[in-house]
Amino acid sequence: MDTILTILREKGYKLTPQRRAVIQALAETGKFPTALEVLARVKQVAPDVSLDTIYRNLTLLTELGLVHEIQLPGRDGNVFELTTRHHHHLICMKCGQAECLDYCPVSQRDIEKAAERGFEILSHSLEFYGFCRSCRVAG
Amino acid sequence: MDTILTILREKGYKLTPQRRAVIQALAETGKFPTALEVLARVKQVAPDVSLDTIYRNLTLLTELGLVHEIQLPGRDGNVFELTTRHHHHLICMKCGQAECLDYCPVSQRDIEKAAERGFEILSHSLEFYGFCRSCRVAG
DNA sequence: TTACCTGCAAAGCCTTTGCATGCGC
DNA sequence: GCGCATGCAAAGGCTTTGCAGGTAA
Repeated sequence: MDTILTILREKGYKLTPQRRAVIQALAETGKFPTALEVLARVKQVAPDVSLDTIYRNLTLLTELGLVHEIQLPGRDGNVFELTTRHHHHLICMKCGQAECLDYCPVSQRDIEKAAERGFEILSHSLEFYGFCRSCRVAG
Repeated sequence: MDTILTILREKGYKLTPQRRAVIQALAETGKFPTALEVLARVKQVAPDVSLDTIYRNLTLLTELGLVHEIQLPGRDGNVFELTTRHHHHLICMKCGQAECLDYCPVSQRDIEKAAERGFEILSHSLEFYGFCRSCRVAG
């Protein structure tokens, strides 16, 4: 969080209360919120923020590479998460929630092999789909 | 293509010219078209089709598991491809085009390991991002 | 003070839906 | 003839943009 604030400051962006609140909301929430869910959380601190501001800040943070935006099936709109270290997700097809997989099964060799035909690979995404423990129990 | 038509027929769906044209468009195009691009291609055969019909058919085919819908960065709207055998993609971050990777680097062991915490894994997606050969040359 | 940021409102854009007509089967 | 499918039009829903006032630095 402090790192993010420093980066923003260095790039000449202002640290408004709304912007801080967006970052804090992303940092504190355990799940992957939509823009609307970020808004709800930010409103607890700053009731007057608008959804536009949420979007503008999420877009800015995404462009700076500080936030990841992903599309999850079964949820309205894309979800956002702070960029931490490289990891992947287990995505529940019933409730739409995502869990983090804290390691990466894709090896450097896999990447080199995939790049054989002249493609320059810079990153990758890997998501597993299925049913989370709760939804399995619930049937 | 014939397989798809058979499946549709067996499920009681009608094989209208528009529906055939959508499937044919997906089968013939080398890339991953958006709904609008499918429309453009279908219009060459049936100029009067509407975008609604394209969406309705793409949605139907997706629900039946015959078509895959994916979100690619840098393109307007999601793109579609016929479901063939399991594979992954190399996605160019500049031109938005995708190439197929005809094998899967994710092993059964990787999947079992990812499922250790009680998640039931049914499928996964893996996409590599970077720059395609053409865009690398173009700078 | 200056450049960035925010709120409000409206527009954009992709996608979905309602309804009457049309057409496979 | 029945029931799904299509076209048209309009609405939905998420996201973006224009603009004037506000604020961090």
